[in-house]
Amino acid sequence: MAVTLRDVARAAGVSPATASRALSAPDLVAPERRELVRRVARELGYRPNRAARELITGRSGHLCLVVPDLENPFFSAVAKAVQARARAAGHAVVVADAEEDPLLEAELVSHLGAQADGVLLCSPRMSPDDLADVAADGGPLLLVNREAAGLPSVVIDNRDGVRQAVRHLHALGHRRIAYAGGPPGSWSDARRREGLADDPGPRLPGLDVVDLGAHAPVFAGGVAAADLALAAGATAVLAHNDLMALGLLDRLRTRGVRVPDDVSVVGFDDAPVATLVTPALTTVAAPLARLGRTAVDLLLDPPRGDEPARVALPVELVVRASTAPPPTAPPPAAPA
Amino acid sequence: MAVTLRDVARAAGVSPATASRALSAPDLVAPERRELVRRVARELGYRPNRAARELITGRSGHLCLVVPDLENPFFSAVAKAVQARARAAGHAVVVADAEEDPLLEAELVSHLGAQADGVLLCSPRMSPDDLADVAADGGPLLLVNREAAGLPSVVIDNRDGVRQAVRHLHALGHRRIAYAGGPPGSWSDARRREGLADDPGPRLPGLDVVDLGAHAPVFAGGVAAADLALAAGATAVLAHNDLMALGLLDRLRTRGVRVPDDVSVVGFDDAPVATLVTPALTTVAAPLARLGRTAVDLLLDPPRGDEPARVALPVELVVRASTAPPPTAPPPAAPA
DNA sequence: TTGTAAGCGTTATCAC
DNA sequence: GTGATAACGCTTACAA
Repeated sequence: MAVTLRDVARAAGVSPATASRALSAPDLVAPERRELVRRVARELGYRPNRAARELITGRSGHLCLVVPDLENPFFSAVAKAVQARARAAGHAVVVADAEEDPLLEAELVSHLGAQADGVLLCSPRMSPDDLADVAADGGPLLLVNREAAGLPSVVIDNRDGVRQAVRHLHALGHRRIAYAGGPPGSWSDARRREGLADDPGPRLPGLDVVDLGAHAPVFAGGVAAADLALAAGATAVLAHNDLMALGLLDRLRTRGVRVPDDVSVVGFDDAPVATLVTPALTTVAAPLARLGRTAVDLLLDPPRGDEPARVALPVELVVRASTAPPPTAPPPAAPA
Repeated sequence: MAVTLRDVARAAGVSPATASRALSAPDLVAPERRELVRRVARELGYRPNRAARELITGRSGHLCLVVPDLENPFFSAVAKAVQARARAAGHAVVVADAEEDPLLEAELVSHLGAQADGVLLCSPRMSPDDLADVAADGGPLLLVNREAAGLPSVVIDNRDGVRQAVRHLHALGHRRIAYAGGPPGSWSDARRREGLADDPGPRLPGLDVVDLGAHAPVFAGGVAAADLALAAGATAVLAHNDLMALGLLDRLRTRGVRVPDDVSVVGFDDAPVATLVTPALTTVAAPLARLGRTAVDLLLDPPRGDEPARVALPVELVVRASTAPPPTAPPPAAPA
């Protein structure tokens, strides 16, 4: 049997109450006794029983993180940061993978979240109503890279990211730019489309933005978008995320189109894969680690106030090898 | 306040004991009462308090997974599978990232593991002694892709994987093959080196294996190894993992060496990145999802017997575009 | 088959 | 500053 607080108290010759205080509220106990208890606890290898503590305090020491896909580098980066920050704050992290299924997300939040000190929810696609529902019946909940009325959130500045990318491409001389969108219903994709519409005016003369529609936010989605981009005669393509950008890169190469000589490609997120390919991806770098850390901080001590906190983190375009000025001639027709 | 079992019992007009049984041991209660209790529980939105249950049963419903780096696609794949299988078995998963630090790993295991129903430990580098220590003071523990005396484990057949890769390269005609090793002290790297030594005999005539030494198991490690491989005059390089193989690919290209025309490259793991690059990586596919699932199964119900279970999962070489017959001429000297 | 009652290990309350 | 004691919500002997 594990060593309990009573054992420690007995061995130290104090009451369980004092032993408890010596460990959890050191100020309330006389210095010498406090040290005695702590030493005895250490010698006996005492480990507080979390369940017992939770039962009385109502706090579990657990945070719950729900993501659509743990294997997506965007979310593993967030998960890593969340985990690190939570540990620093004395919390363990229960991670749940919702398998890109909004229904499962909702279930996970209500099940797992019920007995956690808070929930971090990465839910790009759950409907606002469902979001409100799951938020209603539980404890603290914070949205990551998603906003919704009445709920606290930490997001990246999706809109500005697209703006930066477009400005960059325009400055290089591109005039016909395609956007390869993410999955339908994606909140961040909607924000990015807003950024697309932001700057068509006199500041970026002659700009022509082509919408390639919605795609799965993975490699295959980018592959599909590549053909559409070529058909549309774009000299540059902005992808919803880096995974899609890699798909674009691959398909363009297959079709004999050189990147960046013939067509430029820009990703989004700066996931770790962005520098693993050739040409290295020009991409909108999202501060994923900071996103995770901020989310934990805000969840654990929410700022007082009527309105739930809404934080937007700045993003920054990182120019690498996948963008260059467009060819003077239109991109070569595909060989087949 | 949350609705408790007493509330349900009261509302259903039964004793708390009956209510408890109706939900946790349905067979012990009369059908009509059982259904009544369950209906009432549902209507009231009853959620059992995990802490209270854990306090008395000693089971938390939590598994703990410790990995060196959540961002490494090898481990995110394992984590995803573990999480899915654990959920199917009614368990939540506490994930801990040890930041590639064996000391932190040990601490995480003893802290987090103390109050979990079991621990899954991915610890390529912890010393056998430390492993024995952390295993000693806790509950069930199972090693993932690592073996140690007296501890249950699930591994992939590292040795055979290397054998398959070498045989493939030899069959293509390569005679001088370099191995870019993983970090010093890595258990799986040691197994792979054994595979390297396995087949130098008459079955693979003329084979010459060059050891490029130990490297960080990441992109940068592969970059470093590439130069060594060229200096050694190898026509093929086998990397400790896919991340390193990507580094090799990148550096070889930079130095004007074509893959696979001049030099062939083989990865290990078949992490999701392997197909994201050009040329697509020939690699030893490790069944990562199966690794995770098997680990959970074995942890939750260990086979009875004196010896702890040791399972080795088969691997399979996946030939893609990064390997080809060697050039008849030696690889071109690097341009600078 | 059902109810009563005793805990599980900890913290909170309240005297002292 | 310290010690009894109750209480957290649940499961499980044991009794009926």
